[in-house]
Amino acid sequence: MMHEQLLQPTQAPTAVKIIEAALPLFMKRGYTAVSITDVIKAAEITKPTLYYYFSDKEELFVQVGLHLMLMMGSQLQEAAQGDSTAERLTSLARVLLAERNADMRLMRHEMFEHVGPANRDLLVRAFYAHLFGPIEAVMAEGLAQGVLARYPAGILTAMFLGMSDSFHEFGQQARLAQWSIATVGHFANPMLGAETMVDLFLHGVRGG
Amino acid sequence: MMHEQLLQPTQAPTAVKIIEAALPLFMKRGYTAVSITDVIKAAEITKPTLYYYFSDKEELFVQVGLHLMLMMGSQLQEAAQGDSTAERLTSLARVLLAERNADMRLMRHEMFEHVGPANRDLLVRAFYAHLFGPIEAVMAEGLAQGVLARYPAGILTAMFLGMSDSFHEFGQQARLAQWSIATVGHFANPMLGAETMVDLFLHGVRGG
DNA sequence: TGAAATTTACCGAACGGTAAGAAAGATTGT
DNA sequence: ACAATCTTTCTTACCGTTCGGTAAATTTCA
Repeated sequence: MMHEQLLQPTQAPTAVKIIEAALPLFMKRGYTAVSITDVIKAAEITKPTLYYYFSDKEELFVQVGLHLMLMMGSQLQEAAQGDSTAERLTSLARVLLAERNADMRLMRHEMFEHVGPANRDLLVRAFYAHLFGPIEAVMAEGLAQGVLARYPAGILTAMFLGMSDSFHEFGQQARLAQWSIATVGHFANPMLGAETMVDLFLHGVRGG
Repeated sequence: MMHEQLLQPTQAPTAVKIIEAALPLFMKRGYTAVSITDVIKAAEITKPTLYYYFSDKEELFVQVGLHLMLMMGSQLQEAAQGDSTAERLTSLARVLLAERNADMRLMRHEMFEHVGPANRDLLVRAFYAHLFGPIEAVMAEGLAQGVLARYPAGILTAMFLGMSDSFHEFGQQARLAQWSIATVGHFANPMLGAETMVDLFLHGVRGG
């Protein structure tokens, strides 16, 4: 599509290689902890080659962020095609909880902390366009159909994203079972999957 | 109390000054982005003074982390004294959403990313002892009373912590209102307060 | 032969960390 | 009471390393 072509101009293969090598590094360790040297080693290039394609570290990070959001955005768009609202939410949750998409929270923090105003604005727009937007659209339709209720779509979306962050974080910590007083043996990964998350999101946890 | 004395040995005033100066820096910017020079400037001391009290940057960070957890832990213990489970949860949420306690998520990440195994273990123990534990105890009692249901206390606690992280993150972003398609004008800070969080936690968001 | 892509070799600045000793207050001998 | 001593606390000046970034030359390919 012409419009997407404009948003994501054709990138040189080497530039893509660099971005894809830098992505997991930035996602795992954050902006400052990843050095340019780390990136060029991972991408198997030399430093001036990196600076041939990116003006400085910040621009590299911005491009990595945009790349990530476009990737996740297309996955979310696809996941939003389900039949019922519940199905769509479960598919969305599966995308958000996928290994490759984890740690978005850290990326969001680094974007606000280490990126200048102009580029930050670019990233914020991309975040709402590709990540927040599709989810919010599902929420809005759920509200219109009466399947969801009580809060505006934006709040529901923020909630949903936050839940996926925590599900991922605690789901990966086997340590938790070790220290949790009441859940030893029950706290396995499967219980923190997409279905549980949507169930919790829809029905809450009150008894009676 | 004698026991607490053991857990938190008397610290030299200068050491406390350094820790309290470093705390907001680490919480806002993370481990790597904060330099020793930043800390000594904030604490108004010189570098060798810092290294007189802390063997290296990692030990400083660990002490800062323990300090934070003890602070939040005592606040959480107090908040857990409410009459009903709902009241207790609201008080806990208020503590977690308080300005001073925000960004725990980033601290948790940095603990796992930049701290060696031994110290990491220390921090993980402190996390479960002072933060996770008190909340989980409230959840366990809620389950016993039938006010909560359907999931073990550990999962409920992870959920609750994750919700507070996202409420804080999105609550602080006025930008969100700007880009949210359906909630312009509705997405003010008050709506992302402790009461809303507990309501959402207990009752979910399904319609009908 | 000329533009695009990539390299070797290097730069100043900032990083975490330290050696050596000056202040400062408490402790001691007389 | 008073100076000498000792221990705790804190400073000036510096170290080797790594950081982000670049000048200039070379390879690659059309």
